[in-house]
Amino acid sequence: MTKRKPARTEVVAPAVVERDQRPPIEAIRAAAFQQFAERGYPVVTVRDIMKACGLTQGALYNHFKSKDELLHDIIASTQGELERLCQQAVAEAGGDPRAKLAAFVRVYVMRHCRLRVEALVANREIGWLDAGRVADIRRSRRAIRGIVVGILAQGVEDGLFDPPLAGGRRDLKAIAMALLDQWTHVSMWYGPGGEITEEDMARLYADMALRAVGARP
Amino acid sequence: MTKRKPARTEVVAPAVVERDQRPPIEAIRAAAFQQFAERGYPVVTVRDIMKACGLTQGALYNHFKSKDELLHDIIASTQGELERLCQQAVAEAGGDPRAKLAAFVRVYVMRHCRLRVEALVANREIGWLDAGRVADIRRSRRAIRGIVVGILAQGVEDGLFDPPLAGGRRDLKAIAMALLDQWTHVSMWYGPGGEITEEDMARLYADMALRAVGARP
DNA sequence: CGGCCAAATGAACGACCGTTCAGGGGCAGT
DNA sequence: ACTGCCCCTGAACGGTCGTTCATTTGGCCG
Repeated sequence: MTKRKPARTEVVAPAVVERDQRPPIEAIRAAAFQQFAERGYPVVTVRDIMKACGLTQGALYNHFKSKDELLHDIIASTQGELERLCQQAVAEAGGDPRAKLAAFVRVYVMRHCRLRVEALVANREIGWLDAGRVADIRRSRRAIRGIVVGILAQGVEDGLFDPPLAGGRRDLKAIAMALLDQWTHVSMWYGPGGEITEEDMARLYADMALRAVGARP
Repeated sequence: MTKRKPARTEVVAPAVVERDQRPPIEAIRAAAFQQFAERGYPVVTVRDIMKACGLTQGALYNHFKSKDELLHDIIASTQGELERLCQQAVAEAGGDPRAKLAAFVRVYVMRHCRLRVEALVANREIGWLDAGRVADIRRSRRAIRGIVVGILAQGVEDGLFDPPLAGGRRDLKAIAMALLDQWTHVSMWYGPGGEITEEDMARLYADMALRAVGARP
C-alpha cells in the first residue's frame, strides 16, 4: 500500500467540475476554506483546490504568490473581522463589566457557531504558516485575550467579579485563556442541525462565564 | 521556491544521531511523540522519526505495519490510560458529586499539564487516522464525556448542582463539552516554566467548574 | 566455531508534491 | 483588423513521500 492522502476522515470527492460563478479569487478562497476545514492544510493540494472551483493548478499563481500566502490570506481576513467584532461589542455594551463580558461572549460564541468552517481553519491551521506570517495572527489573538483580561480586571476593581485564585494570586490571564478555550472550541463540535440554537449557545456560555468569574447578580 | 516541509513554526534539526538506549520499539514511539507534537503528523516523515532515534527508514517496518499504525498505537495508549485514570479518580472520590467533579478535574487537568506532548498529539492528530482506527479513540472520548455527564446528572438529581439552561432545557451534554474543551486545551498553552504550578491549575479549573455548574457550597 | 534468525540497512519504486513557464484564447481600445 | 493585456492551460522540473526488499549485520545457542 503506497497510497498517500487518506486525508482526514476519508472525505473523497471534490466533485465540482463546472466553473464557479464568482470572480476567481473569491472562488479560490471559498474552495480553499472548505478543503482546509475538511481535510487539513498539508494534505490538501493546490490541484485539489483549483479542481474544486473548476480551474487548473497553474491558475492559482495568477492570484496568490503561493499556497502559504493563500492560507495566510484567508486566516488573516477572518481573524481581523473577529477582532473588530469583539472590540465593537465591548464598546457598545456600556460601562458595566458584566454587560461587557456578556456582550463579548455572545458575539464570540455566535460567530464561532455560525462560521464554523472559518473558525476551524483559523484555529487549527495556523501552525502551517511560516514564522513571518504567523506573527500578526498571534498579535490579533493576544489583542482579543487582552480585551477579556481588561474586562475581568475592571470587574474585580469595581467589586463586581470575584474570580477564583490560582496559587494565592489572581491570575486573570489564565482565567481568560480557560474561557477563550471553551468559547473557541464550540466550532469543533456545534452542529446547526441540533435542537439547540446559536442563541441558546451564546446564553449558555455567557451564563457559565459570569458564574465562573464570580459575577454579583 | 520549491521546497517542502517548512513545517510548523520552523523547527529544523532532529539532531540526535546516536542510537537510543531503550528497546527500539520504545525509542521509536518516543521519537514519534516528540516529532508529531512539534511539527504535526503529515509533515513528519518516516525518515525523520527514524533518524531521531539513530535508525534508518526501513527499520520502522520491523516494528509497525505503517506510519498510520504507529500514530494509532501512541494515541490509543495515552487515551486508554487517561480513560482509566478518570474512572479511578471518580470511583475513589466517594458519593458526593461535588467531590467527584473536583477529583475528575484534578486528574484530568494535571495530566494535561504534565503530559503536554502526549495530550497535544492525542488531541490534534486524531484526524489523520483512517476511519477504522479513529473509531475506538472516539469511543474512549465519548466514554470520558459520559463520566462527566453522569456526575452532572447526579448532582442535579441530588439538588447539589444548578447548571444554567440552554434554550429552556438543561443540556448537560453541551455543558460537559464546554468544560472538557477548557480542561483539554490547557495542554496547548500551559508551560511548566511559569509561576503557576500544575497543582494551582487543577484547583483553578476545579473552582471554575464547580461555579459554572452552580454547585452549592 | 558454525549455523541461525531477528533486526537493520540503503537502494529502489511508483506516486505525487508546489511551483514555473511557454503557449494560446478572448476581449478592450484604437 | 490589429495590438496589448489579462487570464488560463497543461506539460515539465526537481524534489520528497511511504513502503518494499534483497542483502548484510550481530548476538546467541549448540
